[in-house]
Amino acid sequence: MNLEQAKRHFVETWGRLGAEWGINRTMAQIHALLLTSNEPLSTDQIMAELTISRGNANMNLRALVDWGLIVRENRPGERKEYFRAEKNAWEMARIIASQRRKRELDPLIRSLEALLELEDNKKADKQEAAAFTQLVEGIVRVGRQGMSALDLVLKIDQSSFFKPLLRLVKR
Amino acid sequence: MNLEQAKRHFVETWGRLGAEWGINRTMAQIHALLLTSNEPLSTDQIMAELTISRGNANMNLRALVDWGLIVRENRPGERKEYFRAEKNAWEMARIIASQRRKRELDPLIRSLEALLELEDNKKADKQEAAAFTQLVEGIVRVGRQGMSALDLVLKIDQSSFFKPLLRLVKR
DNA sequence: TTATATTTTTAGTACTTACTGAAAGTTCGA
DNA sequence: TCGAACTTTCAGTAAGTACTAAAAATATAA
Repeated sequence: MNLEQAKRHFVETWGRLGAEWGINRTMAQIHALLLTSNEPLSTDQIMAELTISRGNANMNLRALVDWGLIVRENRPGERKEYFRAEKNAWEMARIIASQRRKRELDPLIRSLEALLELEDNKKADKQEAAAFTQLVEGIVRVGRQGMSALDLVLKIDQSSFFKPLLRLVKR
Repeated sequence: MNLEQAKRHFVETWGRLGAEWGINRTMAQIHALLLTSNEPLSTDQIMAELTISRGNANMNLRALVDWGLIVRENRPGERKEYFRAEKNAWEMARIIASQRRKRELDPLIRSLEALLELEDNKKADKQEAAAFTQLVEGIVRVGRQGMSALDLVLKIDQSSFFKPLLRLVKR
């Protein structure tokens, strides 16, 4: 496999991954394309490379900027906007994790917590209500700890203090 | 909010979450319904509760059994099959995490690793190829460590040895 | 066995989401 | 301040996914 093929393959793989995890395919592909490119690319170059429309490119580029995964870049004397991707894998992971958490996990947990405030007045319900509360509490707890763990992992690579911990986990 | 409302709300929330993370809505809703139910439910009860068709119910119930999130149950003298959900939140998380990892993360990483075997013969490509390799290696490394970390987290609640670690991360 | 209760499969349809093409809007140099 | 270069928005459409209804298959009690 040569470099060009490998890059194409990467774009495809990354796109598929995105789709599987609820990020749209094109957004992931644009991201992959920018990841594999040495220089920043313009909207037109991206459109050509992935054969997508201007509108589509624009939408997804904006979303990526929004997420903080890519940045706009301007060249002196040119109006066209170029885009460049953050290429450090850990930084990427951190961004993606924290964005998804902010957008999806936090609201979920808040929503579940609201459920815990049910009035279990009726005596008949008592036992059933207890079971339900226990279920929801369990899920909230797992959610919280999962998030904490995520934070930990994302710190490990940076921090030499946490690094030794990794040994404990390596299979 | 009374218990019934809370349960309905839970089913809806869980469904939404599923959709956001690439699991189909109905499957998540059926799961939620079984989670909130004290007794096992039959296909017909599930159909009625969620107003979905038999085919849909059947398909998604099978998928849930396949994942190991629910189990079939038979009552003596009855042909109807009943379903019961695993209700321990940690166990659920463990199952979901390991299934998704097996189905999606593992193949991804294998696919990316294949990319690392590119023939960087052309001298012109040398530097570019190195950059690309570095990118992919980084991603693979993050993927691996992420998975290890997941394993760790899922052990924490069970193991009193790991428990103190969590304090280090709490916001 | 056979009749019947139940589950499974599937072809077609409905729903949802993503994408296009074109029009409208914006920015900036001349 | 005008017009070219470029970006953004959006209504309509296409593609993808999930769902239904009904037929086929299977299992069990009699």
